[in-house]
Amino acid sequence: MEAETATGRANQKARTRKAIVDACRDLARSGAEVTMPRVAKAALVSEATAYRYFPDLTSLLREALVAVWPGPEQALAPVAASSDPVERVAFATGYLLRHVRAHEAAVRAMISTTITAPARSGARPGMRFALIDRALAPFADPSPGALARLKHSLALACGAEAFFVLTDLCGLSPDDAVATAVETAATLTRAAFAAQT
Amino acid sequence: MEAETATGRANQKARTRKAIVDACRDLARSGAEVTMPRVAKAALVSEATAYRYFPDLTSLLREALVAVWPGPEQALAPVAASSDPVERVAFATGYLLRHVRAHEAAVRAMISTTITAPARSGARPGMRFALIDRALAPFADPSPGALARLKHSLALACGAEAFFVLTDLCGLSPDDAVATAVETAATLTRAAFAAQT
DNA sequence: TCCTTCGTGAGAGTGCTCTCTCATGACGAT
DNA sequence: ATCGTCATGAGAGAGCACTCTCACGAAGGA
Repeated sequence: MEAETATGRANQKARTRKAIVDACRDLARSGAEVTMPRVAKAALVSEATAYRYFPDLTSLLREALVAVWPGPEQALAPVAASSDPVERVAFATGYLLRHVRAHEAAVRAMISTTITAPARSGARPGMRFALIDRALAPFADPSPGALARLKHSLALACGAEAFFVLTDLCGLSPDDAVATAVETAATLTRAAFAAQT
Repeated sequence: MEAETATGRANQKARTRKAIVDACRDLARSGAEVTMPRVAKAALVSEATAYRYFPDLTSLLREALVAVWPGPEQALAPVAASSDPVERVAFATGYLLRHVRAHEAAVRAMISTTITAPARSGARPGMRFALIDRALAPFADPSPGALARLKHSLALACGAEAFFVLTDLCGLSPDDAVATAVETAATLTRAAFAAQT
């Protein structure tokens, strides 16, 4: 308490914010259902205060998930040396989907609240885009616009929705779902780069 | 009322059920937000009665959407003569996504309630599977298991989630979203059938 | 030291999903 | 015509995502 007495008020706010995010992160990691009342209770904070710091549950979940998120460069470190777009994309997809799986309940809650309020979708982390961009960064456009189209296609396979479609609707096990999404992303990438060599 | 006086009680139930489904269908088509209280009010029925006929909103939406659904054979009639799997799948995908778009609010509501309760996902219509199966029915497995894998992959591109990912997250217009999903489905199909000719 | 500011808590309120109970009233069977 | 069954309505109630108001109390500036 002796170091930064600069603005006790600001420190207090920072502490409160951190407590909320931490509680949310812990809940998300525990697999329990993540709701605003639960987070607030775990953070020893009133629900009203939680809403003062985050306009909605999505924003809070976003911050909590991003806090655990290593970032695209670190995530793709194992394939940093690879110059094979298929390998890089496949790895990125597997990485993201395992992350989704590890925070399944939280991601489900986020989709549930944003799907009915598309305007709020901007509050979603958009990790897939950073990951896809990074995975494809070293490569030039095989043909004009092909890379942009590929990225859009990959957004369908490399995302939380893909995981839930494969598990909930197709009835796949989590492992099989990840494998299927990875294979799909690889196929799309292969096709995009094979089209015009 | 003279034809089937068989069981007035049964008729009454059928009428009530129809009123609920019709109200739900009209709401869904109008683009308005579909909620149980709204449907009940529009059907001149109490909310409790609506829940007596349908255990949850998803089941009701499912029945209302299926009622408008022409069925896979009729939907694919325009490409019935085609023996090109790519063309057939592309058409099916476009067809489904336009259907989703026409009932966007209803489909969003359905996803929102099922995403947090995966166990209830069985209540979803699963139109994509019927459509994909029908589109690929004429074709033999290019290689062992390839067709099954392709169907799983297509579930990612040929579904409501794909449409919402492309519009909400990628920021595409509805038209562009449909086009992108169609192209993605086509690419996946092409790849599956080209792998082993 | 006083006093203003501002972070916070508590609670009500809206609308939603869904469950349960109780009363009513119309219908079919006798 | 009467009686019992059963479809229905009305309402409470739990839990959720929010929104808003009001009052408390501590931190900071004068």
